[in-house]
Amino acid sequence: MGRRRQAVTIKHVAADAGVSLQTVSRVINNEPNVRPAMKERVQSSIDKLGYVPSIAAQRMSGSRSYLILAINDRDLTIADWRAREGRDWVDQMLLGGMLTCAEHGYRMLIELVDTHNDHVERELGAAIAALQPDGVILTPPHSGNPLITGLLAERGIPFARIGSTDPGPGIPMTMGDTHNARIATEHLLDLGHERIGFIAGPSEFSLSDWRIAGWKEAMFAAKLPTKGLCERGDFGFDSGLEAARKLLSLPERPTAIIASSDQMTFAAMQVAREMDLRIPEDLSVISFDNSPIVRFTQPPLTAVDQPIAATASRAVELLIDAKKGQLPTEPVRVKGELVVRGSTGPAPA
Amino acid sequence: MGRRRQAVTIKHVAADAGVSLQTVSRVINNEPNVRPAMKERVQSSIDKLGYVPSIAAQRMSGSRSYLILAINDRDLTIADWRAREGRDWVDQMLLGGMLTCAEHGYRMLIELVDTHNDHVERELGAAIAALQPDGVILTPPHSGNPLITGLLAERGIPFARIGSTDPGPGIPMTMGDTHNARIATEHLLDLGHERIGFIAGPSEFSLSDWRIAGWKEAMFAAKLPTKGLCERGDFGFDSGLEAARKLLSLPERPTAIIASSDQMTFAAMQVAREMDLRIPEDLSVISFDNSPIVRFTQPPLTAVDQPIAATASRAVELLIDAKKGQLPTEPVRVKGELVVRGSTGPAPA
DNA sequence: CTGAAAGCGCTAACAG
DNA sequence: CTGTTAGCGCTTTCAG
Repeated sequence: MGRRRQAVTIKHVAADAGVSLQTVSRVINNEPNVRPAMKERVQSSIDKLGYVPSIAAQRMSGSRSYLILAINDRDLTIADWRAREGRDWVDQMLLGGMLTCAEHGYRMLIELVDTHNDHVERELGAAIAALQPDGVILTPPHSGNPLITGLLAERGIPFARIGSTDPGPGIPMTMGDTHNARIATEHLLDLGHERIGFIAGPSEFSLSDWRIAGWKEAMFAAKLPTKGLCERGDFGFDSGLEAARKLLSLPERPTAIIASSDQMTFAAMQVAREMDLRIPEDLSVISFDNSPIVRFTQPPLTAVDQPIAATASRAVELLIDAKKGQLPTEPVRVKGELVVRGSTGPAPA
Repeated sequence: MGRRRQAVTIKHVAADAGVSLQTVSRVINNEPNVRPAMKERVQSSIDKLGYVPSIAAQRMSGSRSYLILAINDRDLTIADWRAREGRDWVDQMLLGGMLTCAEHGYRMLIELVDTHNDHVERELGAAIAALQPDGVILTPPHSGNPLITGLLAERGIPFARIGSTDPGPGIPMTMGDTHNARIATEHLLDLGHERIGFIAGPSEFSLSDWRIAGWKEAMFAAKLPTKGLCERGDFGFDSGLEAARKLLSLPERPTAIIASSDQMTFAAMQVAREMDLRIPEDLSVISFDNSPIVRFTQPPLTAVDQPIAATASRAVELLIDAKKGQLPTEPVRVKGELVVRGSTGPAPA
């Protein structure tokens, strides 16, 4: 089988159609200045021969690579994969990103990068040099890493920053955290709850505060107090236990709690059990993720669905458009929605 | 920002080190016939300039593309992603495949292909022409599709067939289904069970019968009967209900059931509940997957862990080695193991 | 509107 | 052991 070469190249098509390479190239890239008849003739040769351009060659001659890189945190991602606890962040990114890439003839490649490493720049730089992607999607915590955004900006590679609205290069995107927290709160309000506790994430994450803002907005609009009803955790189970204990020990106990992660929600449920509070009769809880496992708890959790797939899809579209020179500078918001299940109910009388 | 070009190329390195391009190329590819001193000099230029070869250019000049394609069934994969029921097959493939690729300077790219489509060949052919991968990993049901294996063989692209041991081109690989079924059965045997039912998958899947064989082997070795104790399902929940009802209505009711999928195991548990059988006191069950959700049932399921990550990792290694001309023709077996949780217990007295 | 020439970054083949 | 030469398949100039 020897050295593998392209089975059918642009030359074959050109010969078959009796035109120059250039004309074929123009047809492939859907460029103007080709007479319809000519275009059709070339296209039929392409179809007949089953020609598909080599992206390596396209990239070589200074054109696009048709590759979008989705960068995730190495340690977090591998930990999730190994833990097998059903977190499907990567799958959702693939679902949204890959399918949208495919629609445009692009491919999506996942790349794991270690943020906490001194070599971030080297690692990312190497990936970029090797792959020459046409666009990069950054997820937290990379989205806010100036080493990364700086490198990308410097090399002129369009990129999206999911979960970051800071000014600077790259397309800022959010999954509508403020909005999501608001609708979660409003759902509880509609059920008659008046004391609604909030377990937030750590302040290092911008989205933690965005969510608090959404909760406060809704409470404020309903003229309800929020003071003392917000505790912070670190997204993990133990921090959730502590926060929930504080909230549920308040003299005027909340009748509902919104927690900023599945783990913290599970923790709140455990504290409720310890205190003999039934869910949802005595306490309603809402989780701020919607990973697969929330359906398998007792009761299944009402949860904010983070629109990961939709966001990835949108990011890909924006990145592909970016070659035409237009990047939005206003943050792009893809809103999530509330999935109501059994963990929320009417406020106790 | 203009047309993006490689920041630092082999030319820069060659100039910096004062050698020819070829010598740099030899160093990059770790080829022989370079004096250590020379090699070191070149390497230090590479490090100094932060040079990373462009895989597009490498591929262009007839060398490797450093790309491995993992082909999954489009419909099944998208359905899993959308369902968000925690199936993490793709993640496990990435965990095993991507990390192993990374170790060797390769990347893994997921490609979804529709088996049931007339255009399989066109679809796959296009992906291959565009990407020129150095190797392809096929998963069921593609592994046994002669259109696909034929195309790959014809183009001389090394590939692994996971879940297929048929003769023919490509590296046949299994996840040790026979072995896995045997150890699951033996676990029950050790717990004193003598009537062990088996809910198999459809016969269209080779692995269904491999698993039956493992169960029978263990039963036979223990001189226990299997007649009438095996029912078939289609891996889905409803088929599991039917199979479980038959088994649990037997005059001599089995005290344990092994089912070939999570869904069929859930079905068996539901039938048990309907019949007021406690798990594991009255009935032990073992699932034949180990997807994340099996830990969240009541009780958590004892399950066979399919070594997806390990298999993908092995496949990548074999594929990378394949360029050296050596492909195993004997099926490569990567065995799974049993994860014991709460759904299995001593046989009832 | 179409074609010809030049070159992208790298490696294979062949010389020295 | 090292260097030179010729492309790989495609797109970008720049001429017609």
